[in-house]
Amino acid sequence: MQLSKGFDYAVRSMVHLAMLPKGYAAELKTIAEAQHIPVSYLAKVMRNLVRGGLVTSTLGRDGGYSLRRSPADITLLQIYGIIEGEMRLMECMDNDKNCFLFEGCGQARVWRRLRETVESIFSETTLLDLLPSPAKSKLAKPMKEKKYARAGA
Amino acid sequence: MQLSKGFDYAVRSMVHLAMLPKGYAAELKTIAEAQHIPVSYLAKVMRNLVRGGLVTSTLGRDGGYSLRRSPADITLLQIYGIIEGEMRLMECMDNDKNCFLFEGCGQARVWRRLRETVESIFSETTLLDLLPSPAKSKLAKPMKEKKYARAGA
DNA sequence: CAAATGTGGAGTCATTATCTCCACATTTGT
DNA sequence: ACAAATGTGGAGATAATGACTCCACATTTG
Repeated sequence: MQLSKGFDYAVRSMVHLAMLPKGYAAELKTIAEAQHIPVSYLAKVMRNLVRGGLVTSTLGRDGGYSLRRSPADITLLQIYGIIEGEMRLMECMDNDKNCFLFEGCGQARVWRRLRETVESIFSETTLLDLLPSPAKSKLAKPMKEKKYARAGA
Repeated sequence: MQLSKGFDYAVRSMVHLAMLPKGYAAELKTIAEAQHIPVSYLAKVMRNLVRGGLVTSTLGRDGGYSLRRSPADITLLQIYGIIEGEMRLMECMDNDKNCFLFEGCGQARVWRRLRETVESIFSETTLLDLLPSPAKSKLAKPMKEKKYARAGA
């Protein structure tokens, strides 16, 4: 019962991006340093987020990552789905894999309820909810990052 | 985000014990076979449950395991605690391990809420809630197991 | 064309979950 | 007393997967 680092990294990076001023992008290296994430591993995570449609990447000089949608429109569940796939709390709960008890299993109910509850929390939580409280955070001010070459012009 | 087999095995074994008639015990081998659990691994799991105080073991001929308390008084959270220890959804949430963000972390709130929610479900769910629905289950009838040598006499 | 970025994916390393084994302690029936 | 049947303890092997690295390559911009 533990969330993976990959998911943690993804969430923190998305929050990082959410704090950029409109039209700015953050480089891989910058995110990795700011968030204390191994850069080569983060590269892989970011690729997935790009593929998953949550993040845009820009190549070449002054490239980097930025959110594709507004922070209020990105939920933890979406991030989770991209990084981990379908949530499966118990091996036996796979759709294609039936446990030997079939109908008589009294536990399935509970695992299902648990999954639904977790998914519900994840789907209710957006990046906006995850921004650090401005008063306390060192990261409260929008970060200075490179602006899009195009977007800014 | 996945529950371990050890926990699954523990729960299933406890449910197995919960279905025994009063005063009966189930042997390691019997539980392992009925629940499709590797016997040598289950041995370790059961030891923990005994140590944890949820299960009694009887040695020697006609020995075995039985619940120490009524099924209605045993919760998933107790089992979880014995098998897994404190619930920790995120590495950074360890009490002694502070993340570099300290106060400014907007995520901690959510992970905390998530943990509390899960723990709440676990603490509300007792073995009684996990018994298979009698109509559907092959295991509905109390299982035939060896009776205590003492209790029966 | 060169420099700066991200991309792809194979492959390594580390950690942990899962499982095995065996000598031993305890109890009971004979 | 002793043999058989049980659980106990802990070391340790194995398997699975999570975490991470590397490098050649594609794309963009000055």
